[in-house]
Amino acid sequence: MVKPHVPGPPLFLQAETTGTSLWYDRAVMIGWDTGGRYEVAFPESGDDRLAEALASAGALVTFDGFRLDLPFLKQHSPHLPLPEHQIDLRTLMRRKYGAAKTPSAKEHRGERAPNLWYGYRAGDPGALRRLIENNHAAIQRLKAMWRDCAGQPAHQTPPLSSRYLDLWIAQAGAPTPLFTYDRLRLDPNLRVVGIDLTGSETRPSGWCLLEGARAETRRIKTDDEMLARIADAAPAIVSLDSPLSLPAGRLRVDDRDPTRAQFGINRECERVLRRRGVGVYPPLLPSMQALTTRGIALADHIRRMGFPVIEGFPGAAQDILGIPRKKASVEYLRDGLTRFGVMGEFRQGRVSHDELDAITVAIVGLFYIAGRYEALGDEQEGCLIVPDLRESAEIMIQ
DNA sequence: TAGCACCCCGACTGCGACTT
DNA sequence: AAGTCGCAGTCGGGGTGCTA
Repeated sequence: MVKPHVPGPPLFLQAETTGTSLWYDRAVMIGWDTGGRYEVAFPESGDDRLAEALASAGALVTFDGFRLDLPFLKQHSPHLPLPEHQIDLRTLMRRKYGAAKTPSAKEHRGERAPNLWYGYRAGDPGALRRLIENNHAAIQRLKAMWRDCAGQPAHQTPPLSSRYLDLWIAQAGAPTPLFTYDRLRLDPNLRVVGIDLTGSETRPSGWCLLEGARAETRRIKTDDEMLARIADAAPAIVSLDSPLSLPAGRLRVDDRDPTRAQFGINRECERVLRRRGVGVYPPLLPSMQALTTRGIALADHIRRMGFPVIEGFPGAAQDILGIPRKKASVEYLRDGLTRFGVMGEFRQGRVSHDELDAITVAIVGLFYIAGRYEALGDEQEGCLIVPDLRESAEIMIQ
């Protein structure tokens, strides 16, 4: 076994991020250890201790860092002086023990950092404490692997002291939302309908009528009831969470479509989101076909009634707005929407995740009306609308 | 180049809690 | 007794990016 050449003291590092998309997610906390001294920094609160530590490090040691930590650092903190020698222990572990005995990224990282970060943002300082403790523990594992794989010594790190924990938690500062409703400067009487559609009328869909910032939500099973409520509300736009078009070239939704092999089950908008690191489910998978069929028919009906319809995708919108997806926790999603500035009963009472996604997709309608959106895909297929947080001035510069 | 790990979400299932 | 509801867990196909 060849020992890695290390010209100076190794710096063990792990970044905690809000997700895996380089485009929309960001590193929220970075922990590192050099010479047995563990440190924490929060990139968003501006801090150059990490830069100093990196400048004097002989090598940068991570686990899975080639895939996760380093791209994030390079993308969002390009000024950081990364050491020339970078070692990903996941690769060394796999070489020594094989893939089966190497921890997966999940096993190594443990409790999901995005959940803890969103928990902290929702007002739970204990979640930030756990995030730091997990990061500290992960870095201890890093050092154990380093001793094992590289045959190099690593200084012992003392246990976390609560004094430092409290200090770091104070440094993280009060969390602020990435964007809020009032920045859209919309007519307070503007009405927008958002629907989180299911594949059949036997299962309730999420419904949201936004009037200004006030959301009224419910669950609705039938198309007829939705159409009646849309006619009643006369919204400026209806925003649907459902695929509203087929991949270019496809003739039908089902798998017997002779063009399936040639044109596939994804559209351009899904490919764009995936390239940006936002996971998307293919709209013509068997389990999605009923939804797509229903969405296309419903959108057609609403447009014939005279109301414009857009396709929104709550998951992508939540990623962009820095609001946790429902997968993280319904409570955190509710909190994220509250912090965005949505009012209404959903803040207090019981609310289902489909209603929260309906609120989110209605918010996509707000960004559309405000002209602050990106239309992903191509005109021929029909576009997926996602919020764009950039100011128009910034867009002009780019 | 084959083989993985990982990501997405609705549908479905089984289960317990609750209502009618 | 029957129905409804939420919750947690499982499943499934393709795309992507990385490693052996």
